[in-house]
Amino acid sequence: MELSDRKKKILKAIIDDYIETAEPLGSLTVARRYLSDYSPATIRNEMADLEELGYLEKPHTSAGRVPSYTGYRLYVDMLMEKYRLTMSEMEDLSRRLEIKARELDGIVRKACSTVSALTDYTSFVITPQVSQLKFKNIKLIMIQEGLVLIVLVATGDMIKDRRIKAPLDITQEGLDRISGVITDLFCLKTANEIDFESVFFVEISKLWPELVPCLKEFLGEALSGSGGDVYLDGTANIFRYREYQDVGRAKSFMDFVDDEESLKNLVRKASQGETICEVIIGSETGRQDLKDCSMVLKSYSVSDDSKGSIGIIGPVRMDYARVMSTLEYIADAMDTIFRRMID
Amino acid sequence: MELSDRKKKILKAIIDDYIETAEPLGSLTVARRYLSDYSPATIRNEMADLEELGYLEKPHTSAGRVPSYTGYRLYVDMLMEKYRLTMSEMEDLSRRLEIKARELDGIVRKACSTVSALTDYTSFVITPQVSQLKFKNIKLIMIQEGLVLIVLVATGDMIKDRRIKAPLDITQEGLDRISGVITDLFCLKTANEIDFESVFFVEISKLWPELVPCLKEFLGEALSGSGGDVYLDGTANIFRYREYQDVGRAKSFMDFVDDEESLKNLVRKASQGETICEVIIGSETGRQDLKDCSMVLKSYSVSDDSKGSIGIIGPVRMDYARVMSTLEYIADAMDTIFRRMID
DNA sequence: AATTAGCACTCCCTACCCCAGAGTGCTAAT
DNA sequence: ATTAGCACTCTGGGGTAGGGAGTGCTAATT
Repeated sequence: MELSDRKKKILKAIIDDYIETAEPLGSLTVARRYLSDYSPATIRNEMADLEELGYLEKPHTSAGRVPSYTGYRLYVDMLMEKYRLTMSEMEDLSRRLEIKARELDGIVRKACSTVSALTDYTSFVITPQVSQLKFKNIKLIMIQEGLVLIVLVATGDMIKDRRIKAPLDITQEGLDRISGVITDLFCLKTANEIDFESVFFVEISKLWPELVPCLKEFLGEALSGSGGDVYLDGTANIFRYREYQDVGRAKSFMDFVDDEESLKNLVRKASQGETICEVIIGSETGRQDLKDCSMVLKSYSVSDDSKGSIGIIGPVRMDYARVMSTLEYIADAMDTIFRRMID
Repeated sequence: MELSDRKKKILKAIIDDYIETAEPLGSLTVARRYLSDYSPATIRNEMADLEELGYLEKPHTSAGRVPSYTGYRLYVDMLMEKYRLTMSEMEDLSRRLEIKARELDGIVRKACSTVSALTDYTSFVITPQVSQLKFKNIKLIMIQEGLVLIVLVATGDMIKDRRIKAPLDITQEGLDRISGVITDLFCLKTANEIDFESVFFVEISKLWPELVPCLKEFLGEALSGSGGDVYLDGTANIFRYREYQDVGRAKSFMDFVDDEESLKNLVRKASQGETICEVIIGSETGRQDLKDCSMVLKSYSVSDDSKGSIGIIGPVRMDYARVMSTLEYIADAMDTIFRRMID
């Protein structure tokens, strides 16, 4: 059933206002503040209808009305005006995101802190998770007499390293030869396709017995996948909002956010959409302890095949429009930064 | 002035109890619960003295007494019994700390989460900060046609990397030669001792013009130092304690903990001691917003010259004995893990 | 038929008060 | 030097009253 225009206007007004003030709205206030064309009584009747339809709720008999989760859902999907970042906001954002260090880690942290600073909510980033990497290249580097660093490059240009003792008589040239052969042998193989039985390794083991077992272990671990790291920022922001003046709620929020695994699970379950922001409102999270929270997620790509998520989590009464455009802008900025990194 | 034995006993009893219950203690309770040899009246008199001396405080006229900061200080320095981890606690701890991935990052995260899980306070780790690194070794690795990965090893065996486009006709052997020469030229130099004017670079620039400027920038950044990363865990633990049922306090705690810089500053200022735990009680932090918190810090070493800090932060009423021995044990465990990593 | 005015009713929130309980400090007795 | 006795103080919880905001219903108006 389609809502009348007037109902939509009223619902939008209530949600807009509630997002700002966290105060239940009465018919009088709505009329005065937003819709002076209609009398309070008219609005009162409409509000009763909207409650009937499940878009509004009454905290108690004689309070005003408050949006319900379905109300917010309708709002996000249809009612809300898309927020456009102003010029100065975009500049501010770009300035904050300017990174000197060109490390993935640093960029991600910065993006995270930028989002929380700009939205005043708690932000998080989850780095792309890769479950099975392929071998790309290996390099043995002499870092001092008898000590060698093994550097592995895997698909997605992930870098892993490990130290190992080496025979004293080995030279960098020798290491380079070994590196070359291993790279040729293993190129583009996964951990369990790798085979250490060739003649080459038998030979090597005579000169340098530690190498093969160490390599075996290292490659096994390094190629088994990684990522899925969680970064958080602005957890204290939750206290800005009335609904979390209550210690119990604040605690359950913190408990959730503190636990990387549960956050990762939730995000993984939710983030299907590619281009647009995912919005999860209140109990849509499916978790009892998060029924007072909403999340907004956006995915970003480090490379074609590896995607991470950036998002915010805050009260259900959230400035969705603003958050969504901020996240879209940031994710876009991250995408271009990462693309440039490969250039 | 030296306290009498009886005064010490009473003070210790009060602090021990207060740490557990967070409830002001009256003379009657002290007598009944800890010191039935003396009558409440005697204890009352002694408590009045202890208040006079500044070790106890009264929240109000007719409440019991509560330890003051100087009281806690005395307790930590002289009164408290050193806590010894039980066998099963040590086992639990070692089990949690068992790491599959042998990456610095992973170990540190794990140590952090272990501490907060075991102490029920908020824990943090700050990785060693190195302000000026020296060049040790460089290696150019072909990761695909026309794309090269530069891997730098610096003092402390820090690894940094960057991608760069390369001429299509270059081979891995060519890269190995270049790597060798650069390593010889720059070995053990700092960023500003490095000189790109030699004939070698002039020659190289003809074949591969992007390399020199890219290297310049990369080495500049990579050798300028790094570390000082902050990891946090168990922030939600603060809600376990009565004194943080108050939203205002919880907020200022979170605000502090959220801000990596302020945490780093405070830790840097405090952590001088090498062998033993540093304890900072209440206003000793010198920050108004942290006057209800205490910190305990312990340093750990990744290598001889680079030390990080691990610690916890919680209410002033903290189980110092337990926290200190946990931290000492963990720091010790980390030291041996890192030592083994080099072996 | 849709809108509006009027009005009685409901419920929360705050302020206020009162009192029991716990602990103190002082004095006098042991 | 220690202890018993006692009057005094202060907090925190429970109970209560009244103002305020908002509702739903009915009747009047457009």
